[in-house]
Amino acid sequence: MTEPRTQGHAALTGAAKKQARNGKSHATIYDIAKVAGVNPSTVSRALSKPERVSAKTRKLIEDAAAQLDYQVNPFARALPTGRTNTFGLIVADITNPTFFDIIRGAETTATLRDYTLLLAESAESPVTELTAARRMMATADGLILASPRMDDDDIRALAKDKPVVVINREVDGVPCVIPDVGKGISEAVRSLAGNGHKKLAFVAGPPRSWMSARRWEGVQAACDWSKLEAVRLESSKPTVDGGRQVAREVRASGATAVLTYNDLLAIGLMQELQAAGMVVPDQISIVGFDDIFGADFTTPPLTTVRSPLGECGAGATARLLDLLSGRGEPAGTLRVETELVLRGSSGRLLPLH
Amino acid sequence: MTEPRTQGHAALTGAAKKQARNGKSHATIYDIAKVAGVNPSTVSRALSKPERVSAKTRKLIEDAAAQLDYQVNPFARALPTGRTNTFGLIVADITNPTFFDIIRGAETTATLRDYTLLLAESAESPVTELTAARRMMATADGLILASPRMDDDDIRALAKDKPVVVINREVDGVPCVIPDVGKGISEAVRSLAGNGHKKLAFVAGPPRSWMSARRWEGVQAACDWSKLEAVRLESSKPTVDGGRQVAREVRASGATAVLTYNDLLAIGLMQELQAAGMVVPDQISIVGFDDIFGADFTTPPLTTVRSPLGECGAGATARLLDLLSGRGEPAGTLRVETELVLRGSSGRLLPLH
DNA sequence: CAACAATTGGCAACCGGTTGACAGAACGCG
DNA sequence: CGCGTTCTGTCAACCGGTTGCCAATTGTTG
Repeated sequence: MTEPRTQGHAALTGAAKKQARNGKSHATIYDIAKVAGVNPSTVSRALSKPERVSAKTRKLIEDAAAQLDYQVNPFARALPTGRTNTFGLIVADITNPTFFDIIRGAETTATLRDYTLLLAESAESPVTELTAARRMMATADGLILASPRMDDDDIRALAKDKPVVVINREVDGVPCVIPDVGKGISEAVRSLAGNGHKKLAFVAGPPRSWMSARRWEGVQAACDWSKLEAVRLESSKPTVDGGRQVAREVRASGATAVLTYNDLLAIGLMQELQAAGMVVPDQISIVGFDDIFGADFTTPPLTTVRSPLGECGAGATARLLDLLSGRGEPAGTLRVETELVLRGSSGRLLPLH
Repeated sequence: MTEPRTQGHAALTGAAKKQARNGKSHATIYDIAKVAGVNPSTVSRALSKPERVSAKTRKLIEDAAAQLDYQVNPFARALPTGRTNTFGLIVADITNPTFFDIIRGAETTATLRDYTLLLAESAESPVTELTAARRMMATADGLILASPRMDDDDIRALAKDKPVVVINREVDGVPCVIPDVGKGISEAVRSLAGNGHKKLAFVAGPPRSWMSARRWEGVQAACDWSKLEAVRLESSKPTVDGGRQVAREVRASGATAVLTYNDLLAIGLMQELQAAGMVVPDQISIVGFDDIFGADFTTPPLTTVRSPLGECGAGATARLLDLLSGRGEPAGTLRVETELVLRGSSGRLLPLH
């Protein structure tokens, strides 16, 4: 006969497919039913709602299932029920280390609760994002959007379909998880004020970023309180390069302390200032934001306001999973605390000699 | 009579569910068929194999589909075909930045080719890994294992079921993608030799790591060629902390140049040596491995052998997707080149004064 | 214009579980 | 012992596409 070694080919003929299936495909509830001598639907019940079946038959079925190395076919289950034990996570930019921790937190929580994680990125494009979201909606039980770029209305539309949780942004009527920047920023500003700084520059992130606006608000409020002068500088992009580029303006501003929208900006800024011969923190203090991986690789290691991104990811996932199992409120914002991580890049100004 | 409202939240009653479905669930091919005035199977054909249907009816159907905002139900499609346009990626440790690039590469390629990425981690445990792999096998069309910890035999068993591609390890009979360390290492060693170094220490990774063994082999070969003495040092774990801990042994070894199993070790080592007052690279040259994110945040920035991890992820994904579509060979190893990235942490030895 | 080939479209049987409705068995109680 | 009640288990109809097979339609050609 022809050897059914067709493996590599996408399209198998009907017979070959059957063959392959019989060879590989795992047992079905029908096989179990046959072995256990009961009706397939009884098998289904025994496996999905054990209390609905007598202990005796349950045992019988479980044994048969174990013997046949049975595994449910997720599609067959999903078709009538619509549930997949799967959820999607869409991040704005997979290149940005900020999201690593979020992904990590989400994955961990997901596995813990026996869910599988679908990952996609939007490449900062609202359109791509919406497309990815739509696609995932078809497969997943719910969705987590990390720093979404699409409109509030689009998000709400998605949320009407299936549970959605948003990270790093607040959308009315949709459950959100956001770092509460207040505490961390005020700690940072207080620390700087305590070290004698009088003027602080805030290097902002993307103009349309919800988060950047919140951080600037936090800085203003904290500086008000601590009687510091605050100025706002724009960055071209929230990356190491962007940080380098803003160095000139920072020096021109006359500020002796800088707080940046994120750590990448802080790192680039520090590199550039040091290259120009400035000593950090003796001549200028630099404070980043997020405490990303690598923030402590610099010399001096970067002082930064830690956003518990991992917790955000984990929290959002927990939130979503609760929603999926009927627990938890449909909306409302979960705030996680930020805190100052004091390292070497901030401190007292040294008089020039 | 008795109202079966016992479940309440999570489970909807039949009627309510139907209701919800009618409200939200998207159109089916039957709806399209009705609108277009054709048979559902014609709709199915028009959408999945357009050439099988006349241009006229295709247009008719496409319009109807567009009008109804139709989206295929992936489960319904997957049930008979077994195809899901989805593949799994399992990484050994989601905490390790090495994998970020792999994930990134995989995600990008996947999206490009209209596949969805399932992500899981094994937490370095062979058992967890196998469990995750099994679970994903049920849903995904194929699997990518990045630095797998399980046995070769387990991997081959999985590969018999569905296409599997392995990254960072070579498994007989399974397609693999691995960085070819030869070029990068010999460049590094040649550079060090050129700078007058005579003795090189290699800080190894986990004892059972396939990759670590390959790298040590590469170092030995390159040192042989360049007439350098090579010594091998153990690390407790391949992390920044591990790097710190191995600093004592490095100094004791008398080597003036160090090449580490990965960048994290190099960074930790450098931090510790600098803390002890040594100047890098004047007194000792340090070369890392992988060129992870943040490797250039250090002062001096880290010289390192770049493993094109992103390419590995992308390459493995491309490989897998080819396999899935019938192209590509069932086995064989794809090697991607490594190269030296010369930064500030390596260079000429400065005579002590 | 008829005959024949090449397309196109329709029917129906699956894929593998889930679940409401119902029949039969087991059991309690007077 | 009979009757009603509660459990268990079975039946059958879905969920929404896919696809082999055949019939009808269309187009081509002698």
